[in-house]
Amino acid sequence: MVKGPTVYDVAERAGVSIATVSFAFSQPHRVRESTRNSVLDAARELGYVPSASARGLAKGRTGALGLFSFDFLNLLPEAETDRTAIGGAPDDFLRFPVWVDEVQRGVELECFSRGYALMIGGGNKASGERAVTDIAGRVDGLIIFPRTIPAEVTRRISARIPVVELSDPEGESSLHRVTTDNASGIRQLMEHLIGFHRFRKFMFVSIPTADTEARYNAYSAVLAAHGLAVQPPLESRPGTSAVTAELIAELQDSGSLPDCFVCANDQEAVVVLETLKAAGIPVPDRVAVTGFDGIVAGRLVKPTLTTVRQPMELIGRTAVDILIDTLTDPPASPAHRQLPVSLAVRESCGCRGEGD
Amino acid sequence: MVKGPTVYDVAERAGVSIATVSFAFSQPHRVRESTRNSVLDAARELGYVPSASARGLAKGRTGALGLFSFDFLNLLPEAETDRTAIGGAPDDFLRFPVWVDEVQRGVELECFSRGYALMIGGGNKASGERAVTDIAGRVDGLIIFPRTIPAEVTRRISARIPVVELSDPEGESSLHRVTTDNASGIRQLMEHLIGFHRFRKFMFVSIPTADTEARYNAYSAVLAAHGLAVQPPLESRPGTSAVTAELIAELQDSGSLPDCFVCANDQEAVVVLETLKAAGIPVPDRVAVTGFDGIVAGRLVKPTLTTVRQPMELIGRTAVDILIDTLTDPPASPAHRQLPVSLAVRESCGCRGEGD
DNA sequence: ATGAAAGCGCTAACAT
DNA sequence: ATGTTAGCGCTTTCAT
Repeated sequence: MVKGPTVYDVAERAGVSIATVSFAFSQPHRVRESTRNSVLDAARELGYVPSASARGLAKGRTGALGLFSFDFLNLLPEAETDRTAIGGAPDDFLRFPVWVDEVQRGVELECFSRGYALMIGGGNKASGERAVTDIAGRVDGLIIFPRTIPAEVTRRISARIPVVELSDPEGESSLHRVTTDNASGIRQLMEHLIGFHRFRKFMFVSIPTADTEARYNAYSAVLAAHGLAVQPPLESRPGTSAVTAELIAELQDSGSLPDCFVCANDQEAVVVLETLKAAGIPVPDRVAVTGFDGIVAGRLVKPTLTTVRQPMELIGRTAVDILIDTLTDPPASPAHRQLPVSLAVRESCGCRGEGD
Repeated sequence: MVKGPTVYDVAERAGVSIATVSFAFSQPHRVRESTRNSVLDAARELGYVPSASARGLAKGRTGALGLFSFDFLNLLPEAETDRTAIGGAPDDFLRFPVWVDEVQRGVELECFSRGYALMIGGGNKASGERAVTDIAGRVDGLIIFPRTIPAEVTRRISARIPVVELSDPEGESSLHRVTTDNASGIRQLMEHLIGFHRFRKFMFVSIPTADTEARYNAYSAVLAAHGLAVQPPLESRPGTSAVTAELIAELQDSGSLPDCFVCANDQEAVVVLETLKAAGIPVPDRVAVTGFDGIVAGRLVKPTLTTVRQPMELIGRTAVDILIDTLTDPPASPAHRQLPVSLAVRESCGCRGEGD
């Protein structure tokens, strides 16, 4: 591609200085109308496209925000391998949007409507650090998913531009954060399961990570308050439905299936659902299953998944809002906004689950 | 946020020149290991994050590709208004990813794995031109959806950077293009409907745009080849299910319902499906319905939607591939890659539609 | 209202 | 192997 025209070319053609060209675009009212028109005409005739690099260098701001999205599903070789594991439908549930995608959509929409461009970066364990640094150098503010980047890297970046972490309340962090009220969601869910369905024996399903800690703690607290026993969580591995299958088979053999599996998130729940189906254990008749998040796949499985819905689009929009606020006038301390969640009663708990 | 450290700071701290700092990062082998380490250390200690603007300005390339995505659903006020129109489920089908989202995912994945950052821009009719020009100034190559941007703007941009248009085969264009074999898809579909189901009376459903022209033409050709009558298409309006409902009511009243509605795309088909359900006309028993595209929502409706699946992720990946190829060595003439489609026989045509 | 000129932070010759 | 230096294209005082 031929080198594009610059301010100099436009200025020459319009018979003005480069400063005037710049003004004609950025502060139209400061140049006489006739001058402005000749500049605009020249620009049009030449096919002038301003260089964002030059502009960014000169202004010290790029006008773009960044979202760094670890590609959980597609770039990690492990996940790739196990893609066909769920329900034998290689092409199916794993292709539906998950939490990350729905949050991303919120980020996009808010960026566009606020006049910012969005730079998306992705990486895996290997490319992670350089990839996130790269994108950090391109934007005025950055949004990151929790626990995807070493804290040290995050700290370095946040010394230069504002960073919002999408995280659970637990994490002590000096970054801006948007969180959701996990504890309240679990409480609503458990009250429904205990109070309405009269379930007594529960089992929590989760990989043991910080992500699910708040949920597990709230779950334990509710059980304790009701004088119910808290079993140790069933430690599945993400994406590896084989492990889950084995664990569930053991439970069945020992006659110790619970009344209800409370899964730490919807993806776990879908795996559990499919595993139970494969084992010939009817859901919700023999055992109920619940999730957490509210991803699309939860409406596709049969029975449909009772879950706690997070306002994913809003999470994304809120993160952008924090960034723009911060850019406008830097707050003294890191912003933290907590968003509400809501119970979605569907079929997998034993309800009819019509309306959503 | 405090101004971040620059090459000068790093150079000073490491006791070298800025050129050495630059080399230490870009051509590590060209500097002595001890020197390189002291530079890297200094950078780490200072929390150095290279400025992409400066780098882009100096190199003439940004290392990012762009995707300009008109936000069909969420930024156009018309659509917003009618969001609740489908099946009375305000929150439902329209929130699922559509064609655009799935293509975007392919673009993202390919960019990341090829080491490019992705700049996403969005706009509506009003902000469109300036928004797309803005993003064009930020990237080394741009991908656009068909008919979202005035040809003149596209031309101007493509004089500066390579542009790939995701489009139908019909469009005569000087841009790079990736298309799908619409005609073949329709042919496979029609052969199934005519040959297997023995349908005779068809009605094509589509808004009359260039998008659907190739599909309609192929549809007509197949009917003609079978000696079947071609009715004028039922001209629904996108998102306005009320119009569709009215048209279908008329058909029913006059006793002229077809054997099968062949919809130009899945979104239309979902509307038709819901409309027929509301009118108490059983699908597929009284009348069959088919779509085109293969979006997620097609698997959610009841009956599930028989359709022609486009390789959406691959479309996105291919566009990126073209751009990177072009950047590497500019081709003499615009690239054009046509991708195959495949028939997805599900329930709405009268099949059992188990496997996908 | 417009022009002149000094950077913004980095890369890439070209010198040494 | 490392340093010097001239831009890259634009914004922004400061003059005029």
